[in-house]
Amino acid sequence: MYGLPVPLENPPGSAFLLAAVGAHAAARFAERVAALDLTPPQVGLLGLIAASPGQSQQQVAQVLGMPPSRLVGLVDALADRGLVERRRNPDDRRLHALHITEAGRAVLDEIGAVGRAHDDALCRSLDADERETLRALLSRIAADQGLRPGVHPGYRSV
Amino acid sequence: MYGLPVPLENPPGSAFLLAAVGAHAAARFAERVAALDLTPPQVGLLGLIAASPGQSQQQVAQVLGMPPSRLVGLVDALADRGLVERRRNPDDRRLHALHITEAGRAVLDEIGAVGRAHDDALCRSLDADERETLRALLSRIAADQGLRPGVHPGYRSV
DNA sequence: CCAGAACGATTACAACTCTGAACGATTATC
DNA sequence: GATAATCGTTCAGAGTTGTAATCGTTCTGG
Repeated sequence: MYGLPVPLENPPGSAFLLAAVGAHAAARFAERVAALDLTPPQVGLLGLIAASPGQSQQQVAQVLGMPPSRLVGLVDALADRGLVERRRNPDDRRLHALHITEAGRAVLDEIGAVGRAHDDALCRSLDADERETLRALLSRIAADQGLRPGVHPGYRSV
Repeated sequence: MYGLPVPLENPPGSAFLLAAVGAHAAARFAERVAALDLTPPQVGLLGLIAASPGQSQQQVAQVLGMPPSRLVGLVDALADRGLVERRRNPDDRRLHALHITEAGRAVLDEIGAVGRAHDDALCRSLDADERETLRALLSRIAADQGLRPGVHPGYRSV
């Protein structure tokens, strides 16, 4: 989706600050995972498959809020690199159950380190208490706004 | 840029929460301004022209961090609706100085109301003190991360 | 048991946006 | 006065995303 270049007022409201800092955080994270030859959607998909393995692509697509046709390319990229595998469900051979591989789990560990470094770099101007305060406030907003915990709303539709 | 669908860990770090809530805020704001037949980039451009009129398109493009060729279409859309006008600089007739019109200022007022409503809706679960705390923390991060105050980093390049 | 509808995954196609180079017009430099 | 540089614009190419058609599989009703 689009970004908002400039604020409407001075000082900028919380919503504008949130969008700006959030976009910055996303961009920096994208830079970091690019060093692992991954895009943020691939990272998110890998994490979701690891968190709840065996789901069908349609289920995953609905959770992420993206059209199933788009998931195909993402899964292809991860499967070609051996990080994920599609297993046909013997009971219903239409479904492709998604599972993470050992290599995928190893990459996920690297991603975890990258994520922690990213988090530290972003919040380096805040002390531990302030970080916790920020997390609490953001979590409250997320819950109030109906964001499913842990799912990034960067994919519209649904 | 991309969004990150799912977090790497539980509980999600501040960076992930920021990206998620920020994307949500941007998406909701886009919905609101769509009712005015505007896109967020158009809104940002209109606000910037109002805040510092008379600038050339190249200057504006550099401030927003987007290629000048992209600005053309944005300015066209606003100029076609009479919200903005290009004035040739008599001293240097290569430059198109951008100015906001009366109609543009009226639309900007509507945008301001939309923005305040958006802000209130987003932060409705926070009281006044908490909103101020959130704004202070986000401002600190933005300053530390080198975000020019008031400019949304949603346009890479530069 | 069989024909047709329903469903999951994939592919194909079209619409859209963005980027980068090329182009006329104008101005600065030597 | 000729050449280079600048500004705005245009154009073509690449990349991305959503919709619709396709293929194999499974469910449903007679």
